[in-house]
This record gives sequence, structure tokens and C-alpha cells, in this order.
Amino acid sequence: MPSQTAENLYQQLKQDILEHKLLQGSVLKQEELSTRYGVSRIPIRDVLQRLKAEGWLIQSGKCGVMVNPLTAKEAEDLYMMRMRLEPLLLGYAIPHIKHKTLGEAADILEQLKSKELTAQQHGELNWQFHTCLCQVANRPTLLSTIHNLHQLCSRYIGFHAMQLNYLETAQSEHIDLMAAIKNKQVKKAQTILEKHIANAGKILVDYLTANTLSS
Amino acid sequence: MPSQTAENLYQQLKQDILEHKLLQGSVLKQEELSTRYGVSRIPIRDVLQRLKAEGWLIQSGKCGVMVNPLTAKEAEDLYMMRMRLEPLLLGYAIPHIKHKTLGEAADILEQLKSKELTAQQHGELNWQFHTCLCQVANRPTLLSTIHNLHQLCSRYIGFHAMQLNYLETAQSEHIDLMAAIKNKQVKKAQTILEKHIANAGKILVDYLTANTLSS
DNA sequence: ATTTTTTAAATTGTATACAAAATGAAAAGT
DNA sequence: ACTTTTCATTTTGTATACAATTTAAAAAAT
Repeated sequence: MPSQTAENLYQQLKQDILEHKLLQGSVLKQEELSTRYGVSRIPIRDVLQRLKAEGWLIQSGKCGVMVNPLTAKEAEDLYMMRMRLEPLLLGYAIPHIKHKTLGEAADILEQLKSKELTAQQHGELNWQFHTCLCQVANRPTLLSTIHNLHQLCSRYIGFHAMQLNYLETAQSEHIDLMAAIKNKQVKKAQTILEKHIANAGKILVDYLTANTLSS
Repeated sequence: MPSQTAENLYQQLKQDILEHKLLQGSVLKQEELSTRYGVSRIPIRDVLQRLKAEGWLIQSGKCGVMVNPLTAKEAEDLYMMRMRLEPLLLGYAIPHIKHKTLGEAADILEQLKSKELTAQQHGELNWQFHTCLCQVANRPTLLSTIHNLHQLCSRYIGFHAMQLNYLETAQSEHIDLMAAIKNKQVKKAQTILEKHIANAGKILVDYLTANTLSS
């Protein structure tokens, strides 16, 4: 096993980036992280490599890594990709979705109604909703790519109050989506999902550009 | 800098996977790699983490990594993703493509005609052709995702003689693509590219399933 | 004043060494 | 014969220590 502590370290660092405890654009020193998380530099290095490959960190200068700054452009790219990939996965999944799975999805949707969710909780539930529906697709490569995109997107969600009015529309789109899936209307479900992601992306990108968070 | 030797090690390992010097499905031991490449286990670990995140290696059992086996399913996923993402990037790029860039692309296309190319050389040229056209899009996030997909695909290209008849059709599609780009016909260029990738993917997947390389 | 060069501090890269865990084979039990 | 348990071996995980590189700050030169 990648050793429970190493896995924890990975999750912890990611969460700290999500919660802006590690600020975007800040350069991370291995020694610093080492003392911060109470481990030596080797497990830190392992995690840094992974997070760099996943897009959480980027190279800073000749050596050194920094927390990938949030930009409207990256947000747009991430949503554009999700918009094109998630319907594909859903298409594979639908033929294998059983009533039981739909029930589970509905449950998660219910939990998503709560207004008392942190950004991570919201992101986590949202991902559970999608995985719940898509795990039966049995497409590990596609799934892991999409999972990574989702995670990176969650950095942007909950950046400010922005998500409040977004949640309203999202909920009704999710319900439409569930209905189409139940009726095995693949094309229709894919279109709904595509538009759903496009909407969310547009709201986000507009917000980010309006707040001139660099382009 | 990620130290020239570490970067070399990364490239070397990738190439050895491409050339089947490290066999698909084989479990890699850190110590073994350490002696094989003449470095200690630390740089090996760094590279393993990265290759795992990029999809070259996967977890094997509780600990240990193995060379991700080639499957028709993965190939299909990779091509499906490229099919949906590359036209998007091309769309961003076309408005910024100048005559000079088109000339460079044509040069690369010329080199691609050669029948005396190894699988990697072919893959490298193919990527140069696409990057050459798409770098002006100025979309780093999208580009790096696509780059990774390309690299993973190159494991499948040149798996056998299969690519011979593929190359013929690819060449003419590339020419059509160039023409559409020159005339700034964004939609048309995107459609050509999408179909081009779909074709290549279909040929590959059919070949792989026919040769019953697990599904 | 501005640029270049030098130089010292900080930081990463790597090796060695040891601890913890996992693997696999032998032994014991059923 | 087959399963379970035990135990030795292998392999990974981590810490410490040192070398090489990079950074940036001070000094020198234009």
C-alpha cells in the first residue's frame, strides 16, 4: 500500500490547497512542508510529484514548485473538458444503470439540497452523484481522467458566494438528468449533462473574469 | 530544475515502456530499477510517482507498481477523449495560426511521409504536427491533458504492422485539415480532425480486439 | 545609477541506512 | 489433499546526511 500516512499526506495537502491554507501562487519548500506535516522530505517529494502531475502544483523557476494559481482560463479549460468527456462516460453507463443505482443517486441529490455544506462537502457529494451513476460504465481510464478534472474544478467551486444561485439551477438539471436516465434516453441524458456542465462553467468563468482574477 | 538526470530517467523509463523493454503487466521493483538505471531509489521513486499519475503505471497489489497493460478498452477511451478534446483546442488555435506556422506544419507532414520511422519517431512527429498548430491557442491546461493522452496512445501505435495502411489515410486527412485551417474554416477543420482521430481509433481498437488482447 | 560579477545562504537532489510492511513459502492443523 | 497459520525473506517506506544546484544579495565594474 502507498502507506496510510503517505495517502493521508496526499489528501491533506490537497485539502490544504482547496481550503487556501496553502495559497495559490505560493512557492512550496520541501523542508517547510516537512516540518509542517511532521514527516521527512521523502514522502513530501512523492506527494509533490503526484500533485504536480495531476495539475495542483506547477514548476516554479528552475527548481521549486508552486500552488497552481486559479485563473479564468484554466477554469474554462477544465469545464470545457468535463463538458465533452462526462456525457461520453454517461453514455457507457446508462445501459447498465439499475433501479438500485438510481435510488442511491436520488439519495445523494437529496443531501445536496442542504445549504449547510462546505465547499469540499459539496464537491464530494457532487462527485459521489456522478460516480454513483458512472461506475457501472466500467471505464477506468475515462473515469480517472474525469475524476481528476472534477477535483481540480472543486478548487474553483466555493471560491466565493457565487455557488448559491448556481445550486438552484443545478438541482433542477440533476432531476431532469435522472428522469432521462431512468427512461434510458441516452442522447437526451447526454445533452442535459453537457448543458448542465456548460451552464456551471459559464457562471464560474463569468464570475472569475468579472472579478478580474487574471485571465 | 528537476535535475537533468531525473528528467532523463523519466524519459528513459517512458521510452523503455514504449519499446517493451519493460513489459506490460510486469511488476517493477525499486531496487531492480535502481541498479538497472544506476541511480538510487529516491529518483526512481519520484519518477514512479509521476508515471503512475500519468497513467503509465498502475498499482499492483497492496504495494508495488506494474506497467499498465495494453487493453482495447483503454485504447478506446484514449482515442475517444482525444476525439473530443483535440478539436476544441484546434478551435482556439485557428484564429491565431499564421502562414509561418502552416509552413512548419507542412514540413512536419513531409517528414511523416517517410516509411522508415520507428514507432516513437512517428509518435514524436505526429505530436509535433499537432503542437505546432495548437501551441498558439495558448491553453496550457488543455494542451497538457491532450499531450498526455497522445503519449499514452503512442504505446499502442506501432504495436504491430497495423499502422502501415493507417498511415496512408492519415496523410490525406492531414492535408484536408491543413486546407481547412488555411481558410479559417473552424467548424470544418474541427470535424475533419474529429473524424481523423475517430478513424485512427477505430482501426486500432478493431485490430486490438481482433487480436484478442483482453478486452 | 545600472549592470555585471562574485559569493554566501538556502534549497533541492541523491545516497546510504534502518524500520515497517508485504509477500510467499514452509509448517501446522483440519 | 486442503486450508490456515507462522515465519523468514523481500520490498517498500522513511529518516538522516551530504553533495550539487540555485537563488538572491552584496560587491565590483562600467
